[in-house]
Amino acid sequence: MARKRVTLADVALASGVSSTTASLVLSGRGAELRISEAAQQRVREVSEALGYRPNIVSIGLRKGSSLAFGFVSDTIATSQLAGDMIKGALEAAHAHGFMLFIGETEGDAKVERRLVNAMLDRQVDGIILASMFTQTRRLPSGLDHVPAVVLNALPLEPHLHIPVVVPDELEAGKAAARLLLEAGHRSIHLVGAGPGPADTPPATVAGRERLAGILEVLAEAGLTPASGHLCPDWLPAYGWEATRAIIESGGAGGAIITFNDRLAFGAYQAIHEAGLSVPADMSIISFDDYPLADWLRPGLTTFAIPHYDLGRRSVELLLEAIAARDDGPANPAIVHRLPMPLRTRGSVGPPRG
Amino acid sequence: MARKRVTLADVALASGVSSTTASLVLSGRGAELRISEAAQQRVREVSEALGYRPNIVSIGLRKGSSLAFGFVSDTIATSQLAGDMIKGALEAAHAHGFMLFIGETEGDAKVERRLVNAMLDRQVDGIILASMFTQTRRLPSGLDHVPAVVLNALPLEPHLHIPVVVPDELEAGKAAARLLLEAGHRSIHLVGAGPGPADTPPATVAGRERLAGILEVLAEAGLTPASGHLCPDWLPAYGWEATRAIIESGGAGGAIITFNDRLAFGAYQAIHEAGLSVPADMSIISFDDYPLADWLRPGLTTFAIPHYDLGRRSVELLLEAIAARDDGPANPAIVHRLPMPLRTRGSVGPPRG
DNA sequence: TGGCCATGCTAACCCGATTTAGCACCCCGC
DNA sequence: GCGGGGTGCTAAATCGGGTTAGCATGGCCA
Repeated sequence: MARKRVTLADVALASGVSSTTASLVLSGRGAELRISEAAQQRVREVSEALGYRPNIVSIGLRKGSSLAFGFVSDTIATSQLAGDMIKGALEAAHAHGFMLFIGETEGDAKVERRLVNAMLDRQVDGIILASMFTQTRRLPSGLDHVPAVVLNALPLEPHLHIPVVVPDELEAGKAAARLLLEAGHRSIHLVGAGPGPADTPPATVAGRERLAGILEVLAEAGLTPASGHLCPDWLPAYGWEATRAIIESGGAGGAIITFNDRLAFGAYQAIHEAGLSVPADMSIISFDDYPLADWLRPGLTTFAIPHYDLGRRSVELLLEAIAARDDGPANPAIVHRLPMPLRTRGSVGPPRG
Repeated sequence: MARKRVTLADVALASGVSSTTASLVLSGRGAELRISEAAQQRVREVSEALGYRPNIVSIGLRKGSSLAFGFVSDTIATSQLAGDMIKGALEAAHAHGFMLFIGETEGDAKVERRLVNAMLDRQVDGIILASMFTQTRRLPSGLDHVPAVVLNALPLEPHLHIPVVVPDELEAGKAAARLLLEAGHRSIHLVGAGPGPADTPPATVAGRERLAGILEVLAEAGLTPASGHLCPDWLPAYGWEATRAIIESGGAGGAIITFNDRLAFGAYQAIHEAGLSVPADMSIISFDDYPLADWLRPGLTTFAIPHYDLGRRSVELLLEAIAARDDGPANPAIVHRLPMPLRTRGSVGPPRG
């Protein structure tokens, strides 16, 4: 174990040049600094033969950069979706030679501070503050010295140089309502929020914005929701409960907008248990695009959270900030809203009768 | 942006001592090296006041370590489960002051090599090679210089110093069969593999071992499976199909072992569509403990893959290897099998009639 | 008065790269 | 034969810490 790595000095020695020369050649500045073609050739061959790889830690010390970003999330284990966000960030980072440090805070601001510090101690070139749960948040200190991006959350006090990347929930809410209206529905029930604009779970921007979009489009059509069901949590059991209530009060034949796919799953269960079927008796449209949505029978029509794109975009913003650091001004604190693509499956049909 | 960080030299200057002294004091070797209590006090106060934090990149250069591990996975976005594995690794690492670099290979050996190299270039103190898909694998080169662990996969050519961490699938298979036998079942159908010991999907150790465990216990009871259904993939649609076949050939009243929870989901759908119910008409037991298992009605009884523990254990093995590096011998290439805990929900009952 | 020891600290080198400043050599022209 | 300029390379500083070897000072004892 631990046979020593080949260093630049080894390459230089074996090529009969100074390490300065070796460095210049290998960084492509050989011609510029007038190193003879013969010497360049030799250095490159020796480097290749010895399997030389530069020590990035050393470069990091010299340049104050580490070719790494920090990705700090409140949770990474809730769902596949978090994984997709990381995947997007990872691929964008790797494509530019950057690595990603991952950290999980579980929503604890103290843990977050510790992680951000640990990453700054490792000279990361940027930090992504991601959220899966919480949708509005405070920012930790220490982010003045390094590019940062807030991902899938809105900062309570917007920071001058920290851009934000979020899904366009408002637009998706509008699209959901439009889609049901176009299918001919007039009786539209909401499960997870509503019926009023203030009936939204606390601390989730997603709920508030989806609801606002839905209500706006319904209002344009001269409608209000047939009913609204605020749930303690967006889990199948509550979707089941709310849907039973809808059916018992004669809502069958209409449509349901569930505020996420787990609620929709509960809705399917209630509809099937009542001897009804989707979409013949009830149409359902939802948000998130959990893997589940594709497994249900019929498949669930839903607006996907663009997790992969969110992750990618956040890294790209860091890269832009780095590129701009030297000359241009820093990132403006723009809120980037990424579209939520519709996954059309089989859960929406015309109203019954 | 980028006001300079406080360095050790800054602290030394402000305390009126040399940086050597400051270093000794802050690393706790002050008393040992006979620095006066007054000087120590001063250094500590100044350090605190200036908010000094040591630059880990610098320490890494000197010591050849980076207080970071690499976590290279074939995929991190398949499911929540991958996230749990990372979470376990993350928590164990953070508890010991280590960070985690994450990488995703998508099963491509070339990408894996690149990632492993990129991590070695950053002087990681250990590497975890994790799998979600593939269950047997080759090892990349370059792992002779640094502690490594294989996670959730079996190496094709066991390496002398690389331990392996996997779930104990064989034991879980046995326990599943035992549980159904104890509930009184004699007619046991397999969905996902079987009926013979060779009827297993290629390249999955999980399938082979679960099956072996099941067959062993059934054989001890003088039984063979009532039927076996090898599926192209372990997805709901195939579970649905196989279960329909079981019901059509008069299997209702018996029990099903599905080889994972997604197959079980399909089985539930088929059973409900046939107007039957779980567990009155059919008992189901499964493996994985997807979140789904808890959402089904009734809840699915299943053996959980101990993802969190797997992640934790792999980091602990790296820490042990580091601790042993100086004196003791390297890690032996032991295969660590972690138990798969049973999640008892409502899907298993006595046979009908 | 000189030697010895304890006390309290620091100079200087090291890790592995990048980068600045500059040196030695040769050729050419006057 | 001496200055000027181009060519080809290198010494040395630097990043921010850790570490080794050793240097002043003062007190005590013979």
